[in-house]
Amino acid sequence: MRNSAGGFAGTVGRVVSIGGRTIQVLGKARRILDCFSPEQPELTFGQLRRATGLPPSTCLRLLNSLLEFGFLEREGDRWRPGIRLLTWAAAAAEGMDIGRRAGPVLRRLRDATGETAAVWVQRGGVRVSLAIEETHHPVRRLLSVGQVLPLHAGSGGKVLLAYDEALAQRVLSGPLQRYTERTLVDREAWEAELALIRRRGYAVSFEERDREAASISAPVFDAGGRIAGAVGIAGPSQRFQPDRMEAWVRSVLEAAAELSRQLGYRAAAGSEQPAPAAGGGTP
Amino acid sequence: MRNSAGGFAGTVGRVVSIGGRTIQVLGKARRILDCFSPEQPELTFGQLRRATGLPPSTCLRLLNSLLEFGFLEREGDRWRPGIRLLTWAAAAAEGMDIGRRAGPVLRRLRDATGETAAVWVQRGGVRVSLAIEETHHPVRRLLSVGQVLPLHAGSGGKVLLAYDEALAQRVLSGPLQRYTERTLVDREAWEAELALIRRRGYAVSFEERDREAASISAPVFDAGGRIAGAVGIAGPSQRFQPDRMEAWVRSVLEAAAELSRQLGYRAAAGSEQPAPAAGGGTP
DNA sequence: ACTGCTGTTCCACGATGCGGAACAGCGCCG
DNA sequence: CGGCGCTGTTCCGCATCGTGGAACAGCAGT
Repeated sequence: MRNSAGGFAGTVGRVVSIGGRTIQVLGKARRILDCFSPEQPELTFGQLRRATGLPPSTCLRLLNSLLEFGFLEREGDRWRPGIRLLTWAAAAAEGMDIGRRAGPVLRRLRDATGETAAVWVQRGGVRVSLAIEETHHPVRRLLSVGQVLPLHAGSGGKVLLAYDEALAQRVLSGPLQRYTERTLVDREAWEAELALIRRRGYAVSFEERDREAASISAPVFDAGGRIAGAVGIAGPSQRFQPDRMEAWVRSVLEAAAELSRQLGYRAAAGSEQPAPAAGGGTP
Repeated sequence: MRNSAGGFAGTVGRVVSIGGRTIQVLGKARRILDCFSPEQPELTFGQLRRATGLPPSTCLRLLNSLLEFGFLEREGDRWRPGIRLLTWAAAAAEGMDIGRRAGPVLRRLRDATGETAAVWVQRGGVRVSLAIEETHHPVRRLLSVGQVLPLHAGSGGKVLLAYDEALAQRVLSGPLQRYTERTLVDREAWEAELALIRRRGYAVSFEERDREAASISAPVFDAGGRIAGAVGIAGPSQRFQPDRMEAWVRSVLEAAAELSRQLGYRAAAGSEQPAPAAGGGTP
């Protein structure tokens, strides 16, 4: 449990393969890889052994094998993910329609607003940033590609919930970690918030997850009318002032519409904002 | 063989674990993941089976297991690397000193020159881009993080060879693929080129790998005086004109010196350019 | 209907990875 | 100095786990 959102919790442990068994050693390999995070990118054997709960010999054999095959690297007594993962990750991002298309759209959004622009997708009950274009403002780095964040805090997460009823049900019925005073944790508040997001076609977050950050996000839909991800901007909350919001919201909505269009989504005729049935139905 | 440089060829197949055996299924898993590339980010079962040479049942079991654990994703009959790899890759980049420090230095280099700035490291006989800051020029994307390129073409590769004698020996004694008319393939030309690079402290490439691209790179040294990577700029060759080169070379050398300093390297006293003994000896 | 291709399931076999136990190297503390 | 607790590492016999051949299903093109 090192990622700030608790990892890809939704898929951990459940083995649901249809026909044959799953290869268990791959699960152990993943448990090892999941110990690493941008905050803890290097770990010792002991830390890994304790974090995974594997017997020493098994853990070491696994580590050596992962090392051999480039999943891990080793420097003295510190282990870290191997550089090969960068190459595979590049293919992963490229393999998703929304990831492949994100670059130019995000750059335009970043240049129009001046803020960091990002695309988020949902996986296993959390959201992951698929692409980022950073602001030119000289501030600390807020976001990075591959970052795992919760769905229940921040505009990107809220958008992903607002347009996926089953997901919202699942996520919001569990306990919701409170990150700041503004984090939404109350069930009724959520109902209202998600309805508002669906009505407006975008979400705003003001210090829900990070006490100093704000963001605006809008949904991206695929050819089937289902939500494929969220696109938005984020930055220091003091820059998200009322006088700018209207223009920024428009820019975010344009970026979302453009991405949706590229994914083959046909917006409902006569409507400016994409607003298909919540829950993923076809409009 | 899908990556333009033929993958991490140097480490494929050799099993050199000291004590126990290595877990072979992880090698098969890697063979599968290695089939994907930014150019071919989605593959069918049949393509994977042929590319890996695995028996159908073994291949499918592996694919299902990799799917189960998030290494892969599946959409209909297309398989692709899983988004989880992005998260691991972020930790991988963060885990390397040079990767962790690269961001601000690259941004400065990019802003000083206007061209795309990148950090390269060597792994298994090829080079991999660890970090990129893209130019603001509206041109096609030349480089991306995690990209695998050959060592024997392009300024970044040449720098990595020039300051690692053993590596140069190994790489240059094999066959060298010719990418353009300017690709260096002659043994004697290489001797001269590497000597020149060491004398100057930087390397220049003009359409050696890509008929329309040029680049300038300089070595980054770690605390032990060994080469840790290369930092440089790349762009359309028509922008790399003589009148700009002097200033750009200076910017690249400054970026390299700054990164080396951050890694704990102490430049030889009285020398402007870092120039330790070639081959990785302590200065 | 036949052929060739996809992707999938089944199953008995035995190689392969398992993990307990014992070991080695080090720093700490009494 | 000797003992203790902690690292990381090696060993080895057992049975578990992954293996891959074979057979199947679904489909497209002759």
